[in-house]
Amino acid sequence: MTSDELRQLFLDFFQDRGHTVIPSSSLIPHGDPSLLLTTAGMVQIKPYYLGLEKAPSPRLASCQKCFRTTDIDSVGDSSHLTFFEMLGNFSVGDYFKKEAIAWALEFATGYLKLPVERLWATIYLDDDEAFTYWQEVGIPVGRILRFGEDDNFWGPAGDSGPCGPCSELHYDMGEEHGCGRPECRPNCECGRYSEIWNLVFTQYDQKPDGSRAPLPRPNIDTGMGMERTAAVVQGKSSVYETDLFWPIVQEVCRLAGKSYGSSAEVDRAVRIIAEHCRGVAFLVADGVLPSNEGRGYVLRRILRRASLFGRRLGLVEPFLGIVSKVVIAKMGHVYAELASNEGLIREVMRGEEDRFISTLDTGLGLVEDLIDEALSQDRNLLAGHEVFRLYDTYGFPQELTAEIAKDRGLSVDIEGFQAEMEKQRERAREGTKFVAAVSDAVSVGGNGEAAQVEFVGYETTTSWSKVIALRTRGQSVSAAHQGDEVDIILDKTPFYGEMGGQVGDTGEIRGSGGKIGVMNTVRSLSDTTVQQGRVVDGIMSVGDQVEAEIDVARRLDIARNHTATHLVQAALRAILGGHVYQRGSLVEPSGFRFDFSHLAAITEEEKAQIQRWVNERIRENLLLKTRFVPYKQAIGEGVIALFEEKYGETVRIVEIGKPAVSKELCAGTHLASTGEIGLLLAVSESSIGTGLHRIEAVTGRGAESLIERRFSSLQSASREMGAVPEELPSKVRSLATELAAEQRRSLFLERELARRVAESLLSETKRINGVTVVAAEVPSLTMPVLREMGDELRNSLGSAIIVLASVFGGKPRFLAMVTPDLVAKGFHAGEIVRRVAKATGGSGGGKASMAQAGGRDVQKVNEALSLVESTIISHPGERSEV
RNA sequence: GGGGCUGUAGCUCAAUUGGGAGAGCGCCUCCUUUGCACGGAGGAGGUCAGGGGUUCGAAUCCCCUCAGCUCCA
Repeated sequence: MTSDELRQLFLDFFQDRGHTVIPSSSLIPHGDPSLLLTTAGMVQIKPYYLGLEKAPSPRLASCQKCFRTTDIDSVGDSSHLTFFEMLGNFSVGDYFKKEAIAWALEFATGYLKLPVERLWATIYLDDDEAFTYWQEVGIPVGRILRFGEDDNFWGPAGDSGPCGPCSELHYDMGEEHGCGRPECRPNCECGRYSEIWNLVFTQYDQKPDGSRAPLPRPNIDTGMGMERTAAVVQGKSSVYETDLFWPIVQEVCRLAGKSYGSSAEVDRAVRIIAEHCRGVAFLVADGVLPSNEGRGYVLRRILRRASLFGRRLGLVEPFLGIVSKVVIAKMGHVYAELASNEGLIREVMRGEEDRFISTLDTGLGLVEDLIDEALSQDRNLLAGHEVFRLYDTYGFPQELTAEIAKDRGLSVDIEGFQAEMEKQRERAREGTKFVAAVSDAVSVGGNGEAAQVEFVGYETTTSWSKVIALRTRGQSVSAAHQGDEVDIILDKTPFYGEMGGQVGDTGEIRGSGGKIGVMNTVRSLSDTTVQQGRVVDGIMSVGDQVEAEIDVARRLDIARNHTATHLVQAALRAILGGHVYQRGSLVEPSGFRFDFSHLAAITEEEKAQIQRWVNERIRENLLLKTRFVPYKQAIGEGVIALFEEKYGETVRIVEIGKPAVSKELCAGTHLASTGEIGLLLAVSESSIGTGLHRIEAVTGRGAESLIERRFSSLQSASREMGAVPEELPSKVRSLATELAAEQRRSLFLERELARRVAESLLSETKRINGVTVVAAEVPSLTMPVLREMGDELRNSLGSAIIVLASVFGGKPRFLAMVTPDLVAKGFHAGEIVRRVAKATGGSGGGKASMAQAGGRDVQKVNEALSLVESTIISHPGERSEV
């Protein structure tokens, strides 16, 4: 049975038993900022369990893409993976243990044809119910084992919430695969038993104090690991030999010129590469790009790990892109996002591998330095902190450091390294605790009960509504008084809550007793629209009838920018290509920001083309049309779906023009026609990361005011320059050239002056104790010129002590120079100049041959210079001569 | 989110306790003549990432911001 057949068989099996099959959601969890990645099949079912959303059906089944980094270090053995597919059936308050267990066994034996005598079940300590059901369907008592919380109890996430016992189905691969110990049983680490299916019985609600109350309507959440099951069904001892991985493994072997099975070390490397390459392809396909934080960092880490093991196999050139072709060929028909992002996937791999190779190169040099240092100190051990520093700061892998060190007869303090890593983890954990607490505090209206709010803002800008909840300072209140900061929830509202990049509306809510100025509108976690503002007048109470009115002019500015955002996306796709996807946006009244994926830099010409394209569509005054259709139909029409939508949900499509130049899923508020935008001006284009670009633009009033500002500064600049605007560039250019020439000229003149002054100073030298001394105040000169002057005097005099003073910018400055022969006699320019400068309230210093200083009191310059003589007379230089 | 490192000429990088911004490659001009990085002479090119502070004086010390690299979460 192929993996494709297995996947389909599973979904069909549960569809036949009343389940609605839902497609896999993205690896980037939608609407759950606490999750880095989709780690389990139930992630997209969670809102149904929690009652936050209504499930399309109480029985669901899916094959879900999952990604976990918890087992990353185990990858390379026969079964641990970072990316995997999870087959699951779910009951949202519908059937429970009996059916879940019966179907699990029916599917395993009747459809997968697994011999029942190879199957084992594990249950939670006191779950006699599960015990009975397993027994009923034919698992002998001796093969039903009881385990504790660690193995057979799930959740809750955090210290409270839904949780319950679980029960696992294990497959016995046969004695020859195991450790051979007589006590070998499921959950033994040896690999003989493969856990293929986990059935979670969510039946309790855990309170923060640790007590558990039964849930009124328990849920079923099961997960069957696709890869492991395929291995069992196909009679393979590792997932890498199944049809899911074998072609990838083969390709890696071909590129490396190795054969699978030739050595344990080669096999492990090949497996790691195959696994990670597959994972990377899926992550990129779902829009993850390499970065140094968050999920982008997860991606980078496994990509580099794959690259590192490639190096071990002797692959020096980037190769992951080539391997990814096989991944896409194998999985692209099931996961269309792989095929449609093939180019991006390969570009990302290539770029990241190149970068990794260069960090390895710099790291290599650092390792060599480290080893040289250790050897010179007669050490034969590299300290943990040294190795850690290489890894932490320069990203150079510890394994490689150890390898290179070994070649030169050194070992590495692994324990010390691990200790440093642990310290680093500790620091990071310390840092995150605090944040979780804060984000809890700002969540609004998340008290469990999700208020139903009707949004009327598409059709109207005012509405008669009823106040259904009020909160001040995070507390629910029945009334709010003048001056209170308040969150207010209405039964229906024209206010658009911040979503999809579009900022929230502002406006007023007026009742008979009082008035609230709305400063912002947000959506709570449960998707309730919450107006945030302040009671500006009187009292507002729950139950009040009110008139809610948004700031219409502001809303229109926002709409202009939002509609323009859609046009920009269409323009980008038309001009740069279909691979361009929105990665984020911010739509405000004053303008908008649009982030998108594109690998090359945007040229000025392309930017101009985009702007022209959009403005043409604006002048065509295309009509906008919105309609609500089922998600599936929208996707069928080729609508751009930016965010993951729930299957079965009705979605809103915004179309521009007929035939449509743009078709997007979007909940935002838009214009009636593009002409209302007036004009779009792209303000900036920049790169904000690997393969990510940002366009910022203004429209309508924003564009108008930008033009006004630009015009007026152009005008005033022209007036200033005595030129018409068209001549301004050439005028500025010639002025700049002229200025540069003038600067050169004045520098030349300054030098010339300095040269003449220097000449005249040559006749003003004094002999003091046999030393030629120049001490003089010279005209105002910049420090570099003053130095040049000193140089000249020094060259002409051959042997001398020179002290120059110059008042520059209202302050005295001093320069002292001592020729090398006199330095040898112990004279020190720094000491001399410091003593001199001190007389004017300043200080200074420098080298023995040249020093400079600054002072404060201009009146005392002559007095200060007169100190030169006494300084030289009393100088220890005299003594050293004796 | 928490750390570490880096930011100097087009590129790769120097610059001793804070005291004169440099090298190599590349570029331009001239000379030489042209066999594997030809040679020689001269020249242009810098807001020392940005902003504040300390100081007589900051590429250098302190603080903040930005960008890049890197580790942890």
